[in-house]
Amino acid sequence: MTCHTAPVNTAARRPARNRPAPTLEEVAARAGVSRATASRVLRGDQKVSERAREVVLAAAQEISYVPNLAARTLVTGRSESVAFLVEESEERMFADPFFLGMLRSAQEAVATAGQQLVFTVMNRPEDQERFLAYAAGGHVDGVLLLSLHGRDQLPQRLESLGVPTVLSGRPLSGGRRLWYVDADNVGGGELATRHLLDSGRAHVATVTGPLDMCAGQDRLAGYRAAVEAAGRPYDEGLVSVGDFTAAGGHAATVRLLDERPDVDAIFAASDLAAFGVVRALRESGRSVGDDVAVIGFDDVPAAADQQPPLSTVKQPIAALGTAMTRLLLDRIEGRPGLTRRTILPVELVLRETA
Amino acid sequence: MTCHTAPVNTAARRPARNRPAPTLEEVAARAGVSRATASRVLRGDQKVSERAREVVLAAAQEISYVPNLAARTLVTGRSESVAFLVEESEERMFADPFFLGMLRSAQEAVATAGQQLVFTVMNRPEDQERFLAYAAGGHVDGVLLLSLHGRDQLPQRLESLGVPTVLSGRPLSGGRRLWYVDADNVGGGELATRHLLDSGRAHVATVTGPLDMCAGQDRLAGYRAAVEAAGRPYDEGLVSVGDFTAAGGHAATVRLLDERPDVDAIFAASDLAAFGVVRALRESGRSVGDDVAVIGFDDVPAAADQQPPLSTVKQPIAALGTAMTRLLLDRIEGRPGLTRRTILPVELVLRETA
DNA sequence: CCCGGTTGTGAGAGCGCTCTCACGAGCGGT
DNA sequence: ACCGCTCGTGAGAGCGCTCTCACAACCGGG
Repeated sequence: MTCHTAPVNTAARRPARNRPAPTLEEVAARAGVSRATASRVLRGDQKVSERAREVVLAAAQEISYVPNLAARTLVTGRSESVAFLVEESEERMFADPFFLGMLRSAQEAVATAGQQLVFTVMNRPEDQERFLAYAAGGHVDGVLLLSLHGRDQLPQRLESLGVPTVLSGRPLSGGRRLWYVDADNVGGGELATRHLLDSGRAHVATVTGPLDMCAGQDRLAGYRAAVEAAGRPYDEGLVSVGDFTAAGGHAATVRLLDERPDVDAIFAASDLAAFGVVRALRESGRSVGDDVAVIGFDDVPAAADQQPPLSTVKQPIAALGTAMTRLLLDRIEGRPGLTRRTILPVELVLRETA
Repeated sequence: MTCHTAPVNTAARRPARNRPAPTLEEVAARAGVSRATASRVLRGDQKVSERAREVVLAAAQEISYVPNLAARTLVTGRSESVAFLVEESEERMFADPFFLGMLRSAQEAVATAGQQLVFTVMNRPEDQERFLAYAAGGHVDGVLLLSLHGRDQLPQRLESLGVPTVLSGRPLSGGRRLWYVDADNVGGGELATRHLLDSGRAHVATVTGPLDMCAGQDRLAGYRAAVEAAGRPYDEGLVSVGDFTAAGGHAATVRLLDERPDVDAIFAASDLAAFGVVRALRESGRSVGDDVAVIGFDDVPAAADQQPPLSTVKQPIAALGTAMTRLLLDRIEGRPGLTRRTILPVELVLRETA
């Protein structure tokens, strides 16, 4: 025990455990006004006299009054908090800087708006019902949903229960009715592939993301578009399916190299995948950048720290998180004139691998 | 637009926006029972006939009834959710694998208990009042508090408002009354330092953590204890103050090397700091492991991936997060026989830097 | 046939707050 | 003196749920 011992507790106002919390009623009584007036003061309502304001504030202070949020939520229908839901395993969520970046910017944006973030990661499908009950139960005013796979109907179900939902990434299904914020995945895929093509690479392959996600599909579509725009045939043998993870990128590359040892450039659909690609390339004795050029996608912080530094398509992660949060908050407030889809531009960051 | 277009929305039960959500009253009416009975069924209460159960469940299903959580919270006084609060900047929170690991295990433990996690990171002190109002307002049943600095009275204030709080790390003040879960920091510091001493190092220095945190103080205390146990004088010139970050560790090492170029071993109070130490050592032309041995603290995942792999004191991060969450949940439930402090053991992991 | 005991159910009283509405006080213009 | 204002205030009705309590229905044992 090296720490100094505690000074006397400064503010043991309500020492007794389980003493019932003071209510607005008590504040009002103490201040000699009605509950209504006390409420008005505490909420910062305009129509109160200066005298009432002072006396109520003093009374509230004296008894350490804190308004009961459940009661307030019950009547107003607003909880002043939103959910941040990632449909991945904890493992993946915490290993992926993209999710972490989104969580960070969402948390910042929500806090700036004076609200709270309820953070949930859902691995098992049976959790979905529980989450649905939670969200529709009014403990959050809306949902930020990340990593939607396949034809999952969760966003539709949330919306139909009256819970505003904003997705990160265009959904595979229901895109017309749902709200989402996304990066220009097709454009990014094109950008990266075109660069590889233009720098004289003969066999430009791609390690894709999961194809049950739009981001995976779109980046592949961008790759294809660039290949065809260059007047080359789209060769399925140069497409190896990964899953956005390093392990997936590694495995996909091993398979690819096995079939097509002549590959001299790889566009990986995520930085994490690119890390796996680089490792597999090295293990096969190829030099990264020289023998085989590599471009990733995302521009996670670790990309710049790699040896050699990874060239990549920079996704505006913070802007994406902020935009989705703002959009959700605006929807909750009922702001008019909002658009369902927001696409943010990406840019090519050339470092040493391409 | 490469994605397939949406199939018809499967379950557009409640299409109209802002249609008032169905209430228990409606379920009861539809089922031909009282609100009380409907409530019993929906909560899974024992005392209901099979017939009542069926009919209520069917009615609820038909109208997509979801219980209003605010109303439930108002009467039960339980929100079934806890807050996870980190008193750091977003920058630090998201750069530190320790916090991320704690968040992950807390989220897992909370989800396992069927509850929700409200995630907050507080940079500015003025946020404290807002958080206090939020927590004491009953939107969470308790608080998990990380990275308490100095004599911050937040935990005391939370407790005095009736909000059970569990800290990660022993608080500098108020330790007798507060609840916390911690790793054996003193023991870990001793372990690392003794190993350095025993392997024949002549000038064993330490790069500390912030000394306004118990973890920083305790690891330093462990260092000192080991030095003195070895019969050597405690030399303040070998102590350089850092702050648990890589930048801090780097700066502290530069200062240290400047004063004491003869140093041949460094115990860094965190892995992040150790990364900074290693970089500074390299920049000074020294070889890590040979010229200067280094041991970190935490065993974050990146430690094993370093070149060379970092020796470190392994802190059971997941166990720490789980333990703190369980403790909080048990306190909320009012389980008897709980102890205020839990200290988890650490272990020395020798890799290549020492 | 009556009685204490169980069992399922419903009536009704809140939980602590917000919000609508009506009202009295104070004002200046006719 | 009257009217029509605005302005601050209080009474009271809920928000949707849980929980206590009383009660009716039914049980088997004396």
